[in-house]
Amino acid sequence: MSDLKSLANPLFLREDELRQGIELLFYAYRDFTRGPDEILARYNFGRAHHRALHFIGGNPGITVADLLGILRITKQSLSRVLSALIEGGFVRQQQGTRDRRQRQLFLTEQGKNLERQISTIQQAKVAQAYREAGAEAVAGYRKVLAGLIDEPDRAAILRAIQRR
Amino acid sequence: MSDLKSLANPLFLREDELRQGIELLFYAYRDFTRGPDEILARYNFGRAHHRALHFIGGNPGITVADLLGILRITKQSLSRVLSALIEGGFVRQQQGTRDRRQRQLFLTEQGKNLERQISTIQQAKVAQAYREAGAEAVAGYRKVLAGLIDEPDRAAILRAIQRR
DNA sequence: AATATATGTCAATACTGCTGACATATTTTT
DNA sequence: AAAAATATGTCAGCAGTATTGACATATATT
Repeated sequence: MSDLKSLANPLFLREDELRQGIELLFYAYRDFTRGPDEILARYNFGRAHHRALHFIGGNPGITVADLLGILRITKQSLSRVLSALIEGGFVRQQQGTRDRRQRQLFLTEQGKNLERQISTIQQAKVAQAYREAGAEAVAGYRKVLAGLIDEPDRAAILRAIQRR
Repeated sequence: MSDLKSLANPLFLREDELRQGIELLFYAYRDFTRGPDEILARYNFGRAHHRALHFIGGNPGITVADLLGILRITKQSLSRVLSALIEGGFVRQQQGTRDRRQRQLFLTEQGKNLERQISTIQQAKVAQAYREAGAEAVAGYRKVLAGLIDEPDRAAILRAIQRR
């Protein structure tokens, strides 16, 4: 029966298969964010704080506007998160050198510590999954996920990600 | 330089590569949920409603407890969402036949319509990504995502997903 | 000098999630 | 039959994340 279905559409585009692909993404995301959530709760932080920490950590000196573009939330939503991180001493701002209207964002030492603590957990999880799946599967994983990113910024994101 | 790094760790376990894997998941999830969000907003529903619709649609007659297990939220959180869906005529409950304490959940015709409307968008997105990436990449995508699902229910989820 | 841009902030609102407590119906165990 | 466990529902209260719209300030560009 599975054979029949596969023959009917060898490109994995049957509704069942697509549903599987959707659900796998849901489950993986659900569990992937669990570890960090627990650590963040100690500081009364949530996922939004984590995302800010992550992207500031990965892009020291990023401007508020660029961070908003990555997170795709409103200025007001980020504002609260950023204020909390700054007040807690995890992030610091610095007036832009080229454009003094900008506020460039950096992690403090404390911020780096927290970010590292969280990312270590996630990296361990990904490393484990990568190891089990093998290099070829990893390439496929990246290819499909990249395809799920909306144009027009897919190209920019891939460039940014691979620049490192 | 990339050559050097790759040689140093042929298993793609360098921190940079792990970060890429993490960020791809973030971006893909971010964009993947955008389409549905727009439709749901028309009904004053959010992602939680969508998830309930999705899993009730895929598992007609599912019990509240089983749905809670999938979504990993509390009874009270689901309660609000479920009440709204029932009140809006998208979901109906039915006393369990084997165990009459249970409330089995089903989509109404209206619920099926909404669910189909949303899932069509997501399936189109996944189908597009699958097509671009190719069958081999799809296998890798699934393998890695499956590896990101926490034990002990990874096996159960894979079984449930592939049973269809 | 006028306009545009980058950022910040205020108020109001809504969705999603949590904990803890308590209630009811039903099933299982003793 | 009585006691215990289970499945579900509900109440009150709280917190995190996100929204829109309006307005303010500093700086840069035209």
